[in-house]
Parts: sequence; structure tokens; C-alpha cells
Amino acid sequence: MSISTMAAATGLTTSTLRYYEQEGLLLAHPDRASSTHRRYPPSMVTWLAFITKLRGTGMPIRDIRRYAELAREGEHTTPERLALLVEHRGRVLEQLAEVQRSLAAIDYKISSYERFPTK
Amino acid sequence: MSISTMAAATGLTTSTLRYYEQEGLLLAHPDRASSTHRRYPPSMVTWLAFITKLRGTGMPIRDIRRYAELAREGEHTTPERLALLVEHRGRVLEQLAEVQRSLAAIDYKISSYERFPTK
DNA sequence: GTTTGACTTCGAGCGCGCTTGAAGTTCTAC
DNA sequence: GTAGAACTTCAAGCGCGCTCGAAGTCAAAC
Repeated sequence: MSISTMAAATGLTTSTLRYYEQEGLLLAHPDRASSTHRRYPPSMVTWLAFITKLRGTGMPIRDIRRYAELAREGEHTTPERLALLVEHRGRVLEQLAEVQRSLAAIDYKISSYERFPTK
Repeated sequence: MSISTMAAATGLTTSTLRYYEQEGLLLAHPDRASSTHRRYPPSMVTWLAFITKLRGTGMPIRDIRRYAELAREGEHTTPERLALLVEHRGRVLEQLAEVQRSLAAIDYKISSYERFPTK
């Protein structure tokens, strides 16, 4: 599939796709069937969907690169990949908890505005 | 209190305190008792704690500035402040839900690594 | 009154994750 | 074959939220 088709399929922009490739986030460079234009295997949608989840939970590009490197190295790296994801999950849960605490404070403020509209 | 005392009290750096002041996030400029050094009223800790919650939930500086402007204008702006907070809360809840969805996908991946350690 | 550390302003710099623009090439449809 | 859209690379730029460094001033303790 073409870069714009992939963009449509993933919700990323074509620029972002090229950027991710350049940053080493892909399992492989898409080949250039037409010798200059990228041709993505449809299977890459799955990978991109997953790294979009990683990004969506705040994993930095450099950590995703590391994860991709491990994945490229083969099956013997699954323990390390697992560890990486587990560690990430821990951080996300912490940060989720902190956002919820902050949100509670905001909720409290909201309810006090609702109780005393002129104060 | 001095800027470094305030920094200790809020967990912000002195640089951040000056930056927030410059960006108009404070209800008032701390006065300069010794004619050059900032003297913060202890009550400002509360305000800073609150805007730290706003930041902690991803509210942009410019929106906090708007909130601070309204607060400076007086009590008649409480409805608008309320609206601002409610709108922010909505966005935070949405984003929280999205992070949780992403996290579910990561959890799934983790559990599949755990089930098939060599795959 | 002198030292020493805390403060001041100002502007520049940084880290992150893209995004944009220029300048050129290639594919697709007719 | 040609027009026009889609693609290519490359480097620079941007928006955000601080952070840092320089160069100087001030204040609390002795």
C-alpha cells in the first residue's frame, strides 16, 4: 500500500510515517516497488497501531525505537521486550493515578463554584 | 516568603516561579519588600498548588493565564471560571479514557508475551 | 564592613515530536 | 504523450514549557 493509504489506515500523517521510519520505529523499511515510492505491507498497520498505543500512553520515541530494535533482533528478545512494556505500564499507571488525584482537586473546585456561584 | 522558600513549598523551581509570574499565572505579582527580591504571601502556596493541578492534568499555560485573568477580575467571573474548569475536566476525562484504552492494548500484548515467552 | 550565598534580569537554549517548505521526480489517468 | 496529483529528500522551523548562563545586585551573619 502507498504512504497515503497507510496514513489513512493508521490516522497518522504521511510526514509522521516518514519520520517514524527515519527514527527507526518500523520493523523494516517498506520496500520501494516503484523504485522510489514506499510500498507498505498491509501487515505494518498492526505494528503502527501498536506503537500508536505506546505513543498514546506517552512512551518517548527513543523507547519505542529500542522496542523496535529488540523486535527486529528476533524471538530471543521477548523477555526484554516484556520487561520494557511492564516498566512502561508501571509508569503509565503512576501517572494515571496522579492525573486522577489532580482531577479530584479540580472537581472539588468545580463543586465549590457550583455551591457558591458568586464566590 | 522568599522565592526559594516558595519553591520548596510548592515543588516548583525558582525559575518556574519567575516564568509563571511572567506568563501572568499569578493572581498578583509578589511585592518587593526589599525593593528587588520577591516576597510571596504564604497564601500564594494555595494558588500555586491549584495551578500545578491544572498543569498536571495538561492544561496549557495560556488557559491557566486566562483562568488567572478571570480570577483577578473579581467574583463576577466565577461562572466563566466554572465553565473553563468544566470544559477542562471533560477533555481530561476523554484523554484519560483514551490512555486507558491504549493501556488495555499494551496489557494484552504483555499477557501474550507472558503466555508465549519465546514468541 | 565584609563575605558569601541568594537573589535579580535578560536572552538564549533545549528536548520533544512532529510539521512545513522547497525543489525536484514519478506515477496514473486520459 | 501529457497533465496533474502524489510522491521523494533534506533541512529548517515550530510550539510548548521550561531551563540555563551571564553578569550583576543585595542581604543576613559574623
